[in-house]
Amino acid sequence: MHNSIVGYGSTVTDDLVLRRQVCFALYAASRALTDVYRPILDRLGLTYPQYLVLLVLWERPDDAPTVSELGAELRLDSGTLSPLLKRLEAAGLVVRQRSARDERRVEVGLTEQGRALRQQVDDVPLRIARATGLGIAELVELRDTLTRVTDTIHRQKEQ
Amino acid sequence: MHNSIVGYGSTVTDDLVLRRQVCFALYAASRALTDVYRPILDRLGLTYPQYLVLLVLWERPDDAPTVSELGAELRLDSGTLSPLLKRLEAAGLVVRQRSARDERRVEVGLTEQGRALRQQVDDVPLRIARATGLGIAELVELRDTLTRVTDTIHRQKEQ
DNA sequence: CACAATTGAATTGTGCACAACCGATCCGAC
DNA sequence: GTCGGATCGGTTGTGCACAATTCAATTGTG
Repeated sequence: MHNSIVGYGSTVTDDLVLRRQVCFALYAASRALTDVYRPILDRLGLTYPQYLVLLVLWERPDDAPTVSELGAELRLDSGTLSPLLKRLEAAGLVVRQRSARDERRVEVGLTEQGRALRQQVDDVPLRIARATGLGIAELVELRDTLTRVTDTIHRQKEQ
Repeated sequence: MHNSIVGYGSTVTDDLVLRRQVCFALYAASRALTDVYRPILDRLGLTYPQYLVLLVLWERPDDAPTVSELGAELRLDSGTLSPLLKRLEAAGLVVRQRSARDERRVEVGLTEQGRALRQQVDDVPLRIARATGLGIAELVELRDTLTRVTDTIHRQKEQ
């Protein structure tokens, strides 16, 4: 039973083999892709999570989402985002300011420099996609499957 | 062009949308799955990467691989593994000892307690697989696609 | 044998990632 | 208006993850 993952007709020994676990494949692939990003983003002075935050901000240039709205999009909490946003602010790419209506909220907006950076990452998605060695159809299917998994897990957690 | 990922027939604006990037899907799914593991492994006093190290050791109970061999399997370097292995040793699950033939090498072996822990994780893969909401065929396909991506990336890096 | 180059692990420093906790602000019921 | 609970962001502490460096042990070469 070479393809067993969860014990259907295989021994327990088989199931615990590292290479057969989806979870390890996911964990390793995620770090491998980050490795592809690293040299590209290094030249921009960005880390991968910082790049993701900028992606959200570039999506809605006039919005200035709050920290928790960013967290909802990226599924990251304030313990991760607060210091990350401070570094982006120190780099001159974003501004953080308390909301006038609700002093608890902190709105995160792009600076001119942050807006301008967008031009320099236009070709990044294509370069990353090439590095995976997958075709368009496979990439789309992979993305949709992964998104489904993530959504399933988070839906279960809310209940 | 709703499914565009890398610019085939879509505008640049589309390509940079967060939800359309495979990389974010991968990153989010990996963290979501780690969230599923957390409560399960917490009761065993393990973190997810520690669990992965044990998986490798359980695969070859009489082998006592070196730190670098562990790193090759898991694609982690000594900067990550050294402190992690120290914690596993402090927990009484593994032993580290310098190789007799080559004093530079450190061999990592299981203790009785580490061996015994294996019985308590037998059902973990099944529980994780269920949490994904995917069927067996989908899981196998997902795993194989991800493994292919990881291997492609690492092959490119060696050249 | 000598010694330069390589290898293996550990250490240091930076940046996530998350749990747990804190303080300030807001909101609703009274 | 006020008080209790909820919300929001920040801080602290722990544990990866990786680059860069260090140092000891080993290997290759003359």
